[in-house]
Amino acid sequence: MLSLTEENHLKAIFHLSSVDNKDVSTNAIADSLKTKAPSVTDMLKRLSEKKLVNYKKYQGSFLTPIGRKTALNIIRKHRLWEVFLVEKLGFNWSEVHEVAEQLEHIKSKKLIDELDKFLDYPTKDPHGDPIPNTAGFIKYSNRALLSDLAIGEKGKFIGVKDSSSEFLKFLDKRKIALGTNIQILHIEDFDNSIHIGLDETNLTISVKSANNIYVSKI
Amino acid sequence: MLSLTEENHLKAIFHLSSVDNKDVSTNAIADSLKTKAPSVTDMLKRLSEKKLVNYKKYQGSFLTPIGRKTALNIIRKHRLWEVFLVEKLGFNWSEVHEVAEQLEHIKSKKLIDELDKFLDYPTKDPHGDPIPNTAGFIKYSNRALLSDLAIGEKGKFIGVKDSSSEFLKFLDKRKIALGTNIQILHIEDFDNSIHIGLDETNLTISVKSANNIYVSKI
DNA sequence: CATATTTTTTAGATTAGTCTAAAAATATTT
DNA sequence: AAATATTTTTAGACTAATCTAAAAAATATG
Repeated sequence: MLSLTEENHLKAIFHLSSVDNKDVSTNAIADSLKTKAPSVTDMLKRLSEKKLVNYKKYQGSFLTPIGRKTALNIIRKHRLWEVFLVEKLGFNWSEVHEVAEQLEHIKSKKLIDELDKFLDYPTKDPHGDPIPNTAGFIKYSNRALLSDLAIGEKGKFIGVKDSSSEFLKFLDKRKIALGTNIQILHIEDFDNSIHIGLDETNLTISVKSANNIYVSKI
Repeated sequence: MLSLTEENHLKAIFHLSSVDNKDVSTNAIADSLKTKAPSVTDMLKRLSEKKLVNYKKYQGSFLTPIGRKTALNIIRKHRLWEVFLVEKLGFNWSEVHEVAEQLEHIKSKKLIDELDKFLDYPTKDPHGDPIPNTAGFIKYSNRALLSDLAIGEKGKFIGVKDSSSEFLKFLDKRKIALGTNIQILHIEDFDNSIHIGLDETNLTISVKSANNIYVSKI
């Protein structure tokens, strides 16, 4: 039985290593969990002891297969709860993260199986992220960053990279929701800001924003 | 912000004092939380410091008005989650307690308000216990123990006193569910066991069982 | 490549929660 | 009401999780 802190460390390592598939540094984990490096070192030793993490002093760490499966199970719970909050309780997609961070640690296999069924086996969370299955298998769909499309290309908005509530509210304000079609109309020479065409309107967004928007090319 | 342990102590004091409305002894709390008396003493000092409990050395303790309201809020969450588990996820009433014990500690006012709405503002949990409102007001309905009915009297089964899963499964097996009408047919001289008439069948139960069944007289 | 900088670990302290054993207070019994 | 039993608290130790400060290792730089 893992503690809340142990679970959070596994999740952090998973997310950090999924970016570039390399060993995760102690400081990166500390930053991501808003804790300090010595606390992380202690935890890495514990998790290594439990065979959930491969840890070599000064060399960074990565998840063992069991650690990875455990992390994916927590992520599965997190994302299913997010679907519940949006679909059933009427939360906005920018409000669900904090609550799901708590709910993901509830321990009951039956609860999560039944929740999955109740939600009709969703495959994506409200931010477009894939929901791992019980076996810890996760299927990433083909996707590109909006910033990688060429002028004239079209994509369907299918997810966000940075799901901070600030960015989600930014999208809400501009009526950019999952499923919206986006076309690159023009890229400004001066600051690389991007003119995009939506289903009904046109507008301009920054490179940074375009870098956080996943689309499937059409 | 209260810790899980603090919340559990408040709940225990509430439940123990609601039996006879007297000060709760340190050992009673320890037993109910399956911990030891010294741990409870420590916690009583902490909760007293926080003005949630009135504690006098060697004299037992009781909740302050704020402590009571806090306890009732936790109980509200517990019972709403139980309704969710039974009504929406298809749990049996004998399976919900352990999971609700975890869910009751999730901190989000919006979550519980929306859950309440989603469940259509239930007033009773799956065991017939009343659900406190947001203000911490709890309404007990008129009820009698089945064991207090006289021969010939009838009651509608509206709740259980002991909601241990063993007792709930015992009732399931005998098809005694909330709403079932029960009539006292006969009381055995020998061991006081009670013949009862249900909607469709008759059967015999012990005094101990009858002592755990709440009815509203018809 | 020796030195400086950064990263990571160790050492040691702190808090919350827990326990056992012993002391103190209260309650019971003869 | 004195002796006995029970209950409760205190004392002191332990674990998990956290931190700061200092030491050690790895990396970058001139």
